[in-house]
Amino acid sequence: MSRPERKKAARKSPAERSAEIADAARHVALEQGLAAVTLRSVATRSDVAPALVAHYQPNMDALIASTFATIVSAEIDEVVALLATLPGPRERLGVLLDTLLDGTRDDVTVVWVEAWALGRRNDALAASVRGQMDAWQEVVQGVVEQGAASGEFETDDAAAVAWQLLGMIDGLNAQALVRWGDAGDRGSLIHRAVEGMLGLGRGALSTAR
Amino acid sequence: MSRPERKKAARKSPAERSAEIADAARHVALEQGLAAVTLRSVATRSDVAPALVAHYQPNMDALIASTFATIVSAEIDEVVALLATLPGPRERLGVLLDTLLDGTRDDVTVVWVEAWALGRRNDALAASVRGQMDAWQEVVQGVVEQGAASGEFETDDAAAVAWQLLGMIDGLNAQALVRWGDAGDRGSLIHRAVEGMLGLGRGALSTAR
DNA sequence: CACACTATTGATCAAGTGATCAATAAGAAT
DNA sequence: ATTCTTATTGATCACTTGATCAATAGTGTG
Repeated sequence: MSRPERKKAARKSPAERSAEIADAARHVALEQGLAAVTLRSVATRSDVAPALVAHYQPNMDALIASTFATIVSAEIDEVVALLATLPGPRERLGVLLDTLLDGTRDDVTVVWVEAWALGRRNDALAASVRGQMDAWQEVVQGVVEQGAASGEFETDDAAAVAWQLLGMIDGLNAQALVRWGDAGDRGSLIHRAVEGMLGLGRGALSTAR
Repeated sequence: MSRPERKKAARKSPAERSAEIADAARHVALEQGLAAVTLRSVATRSDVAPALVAHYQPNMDALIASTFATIVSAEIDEVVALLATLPGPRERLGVLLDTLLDGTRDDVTVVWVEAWALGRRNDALAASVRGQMDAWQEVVQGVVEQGAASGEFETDDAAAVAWQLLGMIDGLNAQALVRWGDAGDRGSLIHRAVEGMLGLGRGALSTAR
């Protein structure tokens, strides 16, 4: 008896409608993955005809790409804000690792994994992926450089360390996505690993908090 | 002028034809990714009508899953054989890292990444992925345990270390896939990281070779 | 040689995708 | 109140996907 009847969408300003559609795409991506961001799924979610979604976007590849960018950059902003509240590089790095590996962002991890895969057939998305990876790298590199400057971290290539850290984080998260059975604690051992990379004593990151 | 004319496939034994189709699927997956393993692409590749591919497989999900398993388990066997030629755990671990991160297996990495993504909508594939991850983990855990037994590695949870290592490796490879521009050397820093995880001195893994 | 078995195929279906466009109607402007 | 602008839509197309099945044609057997 509950029919998803849709009379006709109220007329709204292009800016507002466009924002609504982008938001619907964001929700679909977080709930069902980037691959589920389709002309019709986004239309249904924003309670609008499929043609209207197409009307407000150059094409679906672009909507998928921008949806990815929106989701990831929001996460970056969130983490950056969190790091800003911490006193020093050691605390920042420790919290960075713990936060990104705490398992509460699996929806974003799914988006990442699907973006890697879909990016091979969607150039706009591939560009977005590279852009957001660079953005993340910049954040992490910043923390590493602070540590190197203060003498707490021992490294001569903060950029490489940042890439390495991101790769490790992404991999562990992607893995946990599949291994959901006994995922357990990603991120307990990683402290040791990172301490090794940066010439820190055992526990330097864990006890920092 | 060059028409891909196909008269009619020679009649072969079911076993042989089935193997041919599986092989065609393997090639398609390695060359264009798992997502390209489609009824028609595999049929074309094995020079056979699409219906025949369907005839020899319960469904495409199953073919994709078995193709994934074939590719990954072949890689595992290959690496296991390589490791068997080395004298001790330290050499084995070093070579393991270097081999998996040398960038010569990007085709397999693509298959992994797409498997993670497609596995969310293909249960058979998801099961295959978990199975192959377990197989990899077993191999790595074996090496770690050897090192722990001989006192070279310092750890009380070889299983967790193995998972951690695999996550790091997968992440770095997946990242390099996108970042192909300046991928450079994945795997130089990882030695330090792993040394940190296992309580080894700096360079213990690198100089082992 | 004739026959039975079965590997192989062409044709066809339903489902889902992105995309286009003329037609409609809501809301603003006069 | 009437006109005009344009946000919104239904209908429809082309394409790709997995899947089914009756019909065809090799191949070995009796």
